[in-house]
Amino acid sequence: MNTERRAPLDRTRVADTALKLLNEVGLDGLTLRAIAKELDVKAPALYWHFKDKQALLDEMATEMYRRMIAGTPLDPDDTWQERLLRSNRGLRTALLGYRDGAKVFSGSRFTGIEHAEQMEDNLRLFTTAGFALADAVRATSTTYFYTLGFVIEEQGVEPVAGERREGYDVAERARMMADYPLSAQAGAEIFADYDRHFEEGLAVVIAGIGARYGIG
Amino acid sequence: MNTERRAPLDRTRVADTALKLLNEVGLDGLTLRAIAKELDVKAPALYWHFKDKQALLDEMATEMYRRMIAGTPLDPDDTWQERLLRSNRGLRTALLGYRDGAKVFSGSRFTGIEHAEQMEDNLRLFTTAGFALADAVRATSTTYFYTLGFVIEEQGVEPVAGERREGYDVAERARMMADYPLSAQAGAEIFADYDRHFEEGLAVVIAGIGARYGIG
DNA sequence: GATCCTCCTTAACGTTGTTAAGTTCCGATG
DNA sequence: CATCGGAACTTAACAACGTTAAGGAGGATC
Repeated sequence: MNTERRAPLDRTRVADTALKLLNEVGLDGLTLRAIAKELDVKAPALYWHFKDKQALLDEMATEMYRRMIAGTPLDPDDTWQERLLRSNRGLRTALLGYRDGAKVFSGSRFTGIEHAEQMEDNLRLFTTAGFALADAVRATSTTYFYTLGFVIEEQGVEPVAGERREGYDVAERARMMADYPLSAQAGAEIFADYDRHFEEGLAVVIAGIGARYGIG
Repeated sequence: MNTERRAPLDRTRVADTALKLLNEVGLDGLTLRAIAKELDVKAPALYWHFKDKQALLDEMATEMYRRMIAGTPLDPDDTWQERLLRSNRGLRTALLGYRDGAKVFSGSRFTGIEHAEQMEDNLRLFTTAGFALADAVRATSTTYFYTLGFVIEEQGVEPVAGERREGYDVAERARMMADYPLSAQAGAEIFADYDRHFEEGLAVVIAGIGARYGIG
């Protein structure tokens, strides 16, 4: 008889396991029963640690953010441009690290205020660089919105790197759009080379911040 | 005995009704049974017109786009800046017109190629203004990503204009973030006055496009 | 040794998307 | 005119889902 007792769960271990599972089954397949099975537990046990599924998703988003921070070392001597580049590249990489990562992230709220530390750091860097606080918020927010929108669209086409969702064949799209030559030709520019296009758009936003707030 | 026969459904009427219902119950409450009841029909009847729920959501997104086009008259003599302003304001307004509008929109794909007409028009305007086609795509896409990200975050806080989701009290947030003065102060700049902030960010992106592609 | 709290299980509920099978009605065809 | 056939539904049912209620095992506490 096996009387070994499993160590009790905690929120972090549940969220970690759920994140791992998310990559295998996607957001639709991420059921409480599946998560519980992975933890060798029955589904209602999760309700001891989370008040409902959304609370678990919130913890997952928070954990995603923690890992992004950990995986994105920031240099205090960054210029504001470098900071925006680094942190938004880091954000995109973090979101792409999970199937439907952007959807999970954008549909949830942080469980604590840990993110305030990074926020404070960024705002300090921007104000020190000469931004008014309100402008610093606009600059970082606008860049964040761009990155979020980009990754949501990106993962809509490629749920996970290299694995393309059906109905996005560029050649067939061009055929259907024969009457719209520019749009047809644009297909290649829209549905390929996301890395380069992300960089391009990010550069545009950063250039706009410099131009708009007169800080170069 | 009432022998009057209801006119048979079609995809458009279903999508219209579903959109109206979306505003009342939100995406979570938008069940096939509820939609069917609104149409005076049983849920499985919808499967005659749509292969599954996602197909209905796709049609809803397409209809949202159609209404955006209809509600956003475009001037052929627009400068590219005016065009970006107009079309992205129109997009935001359209998405805000429905509860969870941005989520529905970003989670779906168009059912036809009607959107190609507007796309073609935009790309033509941009290339005529001196943009290379690839740059035109980058410019419009980057702006689109910004708008989409913005509205997703906006509707995460205010599902419908004036109705604020719980857990977003600015004063309490400031109290929690007492140790992070800039972040605490930034709250007012983050969670209020979305109209103005959208305009500000949009101006930033447009300025960036001008700066980056040397077309002013 | 009784009591309490933590952490989990068993059982169940109502809802959901979806499928299978059958029904009704209309228009075309013999 | 009768009959067929497809279009547009209904009825019934299914498995799966999030969630709740009730209870049980095990260790800590008095």
